[in-house]
Amino acid sequence: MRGLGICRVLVDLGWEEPRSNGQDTMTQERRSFSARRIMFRRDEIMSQVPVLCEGWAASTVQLTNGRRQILSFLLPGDMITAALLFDQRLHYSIDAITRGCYRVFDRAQFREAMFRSPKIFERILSIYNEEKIRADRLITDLGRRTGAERVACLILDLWDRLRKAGLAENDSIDFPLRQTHIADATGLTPVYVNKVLGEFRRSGLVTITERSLQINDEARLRRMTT
Amino acid sequence: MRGLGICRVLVDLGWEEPRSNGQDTMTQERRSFSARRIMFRRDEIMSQVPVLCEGWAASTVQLTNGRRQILSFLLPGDMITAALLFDQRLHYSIDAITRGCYRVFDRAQFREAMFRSPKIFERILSIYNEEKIRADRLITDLGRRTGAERVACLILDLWDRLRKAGLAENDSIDFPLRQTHIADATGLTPVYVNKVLGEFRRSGLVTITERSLQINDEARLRRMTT
DNA sequence: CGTAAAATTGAGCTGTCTCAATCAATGTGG
DNA sequence: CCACATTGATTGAGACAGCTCAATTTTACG
Repeated sequence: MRGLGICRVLVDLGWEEPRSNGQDTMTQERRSFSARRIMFRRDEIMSQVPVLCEGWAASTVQLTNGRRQILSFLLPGDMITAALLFDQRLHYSIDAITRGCYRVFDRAQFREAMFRSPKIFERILSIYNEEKIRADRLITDLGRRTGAERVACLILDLWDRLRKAGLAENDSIDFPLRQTHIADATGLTPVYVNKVLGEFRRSGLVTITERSLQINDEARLRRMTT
Repeated sequence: MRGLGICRVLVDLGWEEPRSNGQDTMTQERRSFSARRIMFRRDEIMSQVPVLCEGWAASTVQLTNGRRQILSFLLPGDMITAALLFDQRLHYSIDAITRGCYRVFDRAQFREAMFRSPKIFERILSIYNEEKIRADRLITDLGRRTGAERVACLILDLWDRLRKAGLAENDSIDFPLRQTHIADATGLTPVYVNKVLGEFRRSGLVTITERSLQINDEARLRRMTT
């Protein structure tokens, strides 16, 4: 249970106890969402900043011809985006992947905390920096890597993030993504993703069951991403 | 000459007069760089924040197998990246495209200004937001657009940025990019970029001469990017 | 148990790449 | 001011990674 149901960001800010023991002043009500629902729409004006407590989501962009790109996956504990602290307009949609719940916090509240404490200021900005670094990495993945490499990068990225958040079992992680999600995140086709994953599985790299992913040969997988 | 030689960011901050009339207290010496030089290396620890005054540069990532990706182009007046205000480590290299010059400013000086004035704070963060928005757009370009579309997006993006910075002639812009740069920015091959540009030229979309680009049919070009 | 969503597989097809050669432009040293 | 060297642009032929279309099987779930 460790790590589930609490929002890492808020713990970092000291707004929530690691072992959440009930009501504290900052606790907002949880809003729940169901799988495959659009949570927020592109260009929506957000007066508050949502933070995921449980479940997975994705920031997505829809092109006119139906093509879809996933910009990033949002894991339990993630703020939708730190950009909302500085810009009210959401520049992409947020789509739920699983069901889950989130809380919302006042931008003003967040910002006040930032100005009050340099440590919180640094923390928030480093969260935003991480978003940017991950975006830059995705750019080079999409621009200069083959399909198989991209899928490997994605798996390892999720692996590392979940691990760091304490959301990984020993050698496997919760993995609710459909192959369509992987396709939209890697700029590939569901059919092709299926072939890549089939290769991975057949060569003993990973084991994917309905809702979990196990990495059998991390070294080899990582070698694909260098 | 308008707009050349002064750094937009600094004007925005009130650190430099729009019509630069000599020495003021904030003016640092200009450092010049020559074309095709690596200006800063990935993972370099930057104690200061460089701002481009003249010339073009690019933030680039090199993969081990020689593949290269350009994350963004830096135009006259651009800060290398606002991320340097919050994180000393540069996460990619900066390569000069043309020759030009830049100035450096103390991170501390910048940050102090941010804390002193909420307006400057907003301004800096909105610069960072723009970087992030452009990165997100590039992700969807690379993930979900054809080669021709990507090139069109790139041209229009540069066009719009130069225009906004007051660095465009009536209908043409200074365009020092080699086809290799376009290839590395769009995730394509120089050979293929050449073919795409050939198409564009032959169909009367754009006219490219040695160092300038002219858009002949903006509407059609923009239609490719929707 | 039936139905809808997701995964899998196969057969072509095409956008983009690789390789390679040629040509144009620019800069450099003598 | 010329000859050469270097960098970039152009073009063609063939190859292949990844796509489309379409059919089939598996899984989830009310």
